[in-house]
Amino acid sequence: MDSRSERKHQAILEAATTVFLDKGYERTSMDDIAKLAAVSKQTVYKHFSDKEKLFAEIVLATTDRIDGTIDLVADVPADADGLEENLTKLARQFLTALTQPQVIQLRRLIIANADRFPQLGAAWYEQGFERVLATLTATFERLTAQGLLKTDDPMLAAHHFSGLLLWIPVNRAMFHGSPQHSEADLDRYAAGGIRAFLAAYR
Amino acid sequence: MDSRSERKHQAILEAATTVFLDKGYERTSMDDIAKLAAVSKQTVYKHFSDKEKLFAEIVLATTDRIDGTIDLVADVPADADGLEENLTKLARQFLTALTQPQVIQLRRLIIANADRFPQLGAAWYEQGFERVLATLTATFERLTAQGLLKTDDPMLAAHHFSGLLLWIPVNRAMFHGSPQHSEADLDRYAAGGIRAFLAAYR
DNA sequence: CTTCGGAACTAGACCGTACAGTACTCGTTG
DNA sequence: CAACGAGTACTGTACGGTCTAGTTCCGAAG
Repeated sequence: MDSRSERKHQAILEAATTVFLDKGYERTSMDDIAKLAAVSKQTVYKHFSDKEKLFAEIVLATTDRIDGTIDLVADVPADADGLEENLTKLARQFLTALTQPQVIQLRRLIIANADRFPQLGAAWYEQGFERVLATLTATFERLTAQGLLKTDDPMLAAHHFSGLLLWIPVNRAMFHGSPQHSEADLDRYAAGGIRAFLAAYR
Repeated sequence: MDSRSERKHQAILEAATTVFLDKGYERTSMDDIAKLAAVSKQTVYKHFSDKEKLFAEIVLATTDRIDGTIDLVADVPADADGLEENLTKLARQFLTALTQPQVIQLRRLIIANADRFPQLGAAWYEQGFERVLATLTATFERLTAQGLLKTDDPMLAAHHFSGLLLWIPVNRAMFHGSPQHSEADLDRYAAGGIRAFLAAYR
């Protein structure tokens, strides 16, 4: 189905995503969205009953986009010699993915509205965050079974992996308006994080 | 000085802090603040030229409250036998301090407005976040000099310490409206984090 | 202690603007 | 032609900030 109605619907979703990410929930007006979608306000209301519904829709839609990160985290080769290298590469890609301005803005948007829309924050945490952690946990279980890692508690190891890598750069990004990290920074975070991780879990 | 004017000023600051933390910047009206402070709107504007100034003031005022956490992190006894115990205790207190609902709400408030008030986010990051990290770095340098730890890069170790402990619980709290952590959860996070930390840095 | 004057405060009306959501008319597209 | 959509005017409300008219506090002078 690619009817006119479908196309409008899509245009509205995209426009809404852009504007909400850019200006946040409160400062985004339905007129802004209609204008950017090149659609009349009436049409917006034909497709989405009100502003809250539209917001919920676009936030939940973004949980799909996490699949790339999931794949990333699932595909670590079991290669004894290259383990550190492979994990560092994973770490590097993980960092790149999670410090994308769009991703940071999305995090900000959801966190900012976590008290107003608690079910949204919770849903995003479960379907985004925890899915990645679960996949990472499975990966560590596998690597442990293959004797490459020693993780008594693979879920805890997955938490630690993420924390070692992400705490500093993600927080920096969250508290600053514009991006803060050079490629070299990310390289250093990845290498340092993996060194500590392997010291603890190999 | 405890003049009437001073008292009103203080009442306004307190009321503003409460309401901003509760409802966020946009959804807080100056009438709300005036009402809670039991003060007329005119008086609010006599003390603070506009809403933005008032907001900036209350956010910057909170950076002072971090001193407790700084002290916490500075005072780790140099005791070879009890090192793990001492660090776990520190970790536990660190976790408790940073998962306080008020602290989480403040984080949310600042992050939510980091794009609208970039200088506020940056200031809070530097004067809050980085000051704690610097103190922790100094502590690890000291413990390394005393042969209790082995941190080539004490600043990186401080980053890792925080990340191991805080990534999961703080994120959980940020994405959910109300508190999520039992005492037992915090105990587990502290013990697990310190075990990994010592494996990497002892 | 009383009185007086000015500064600070109160209560609420008021202005301008922004915005969610609706209504209506006219054009366009399938 | 029939449904959909554009454009736009409109309604009701909320809010930042100002204004006015009267009230309370407080220190100093008599």
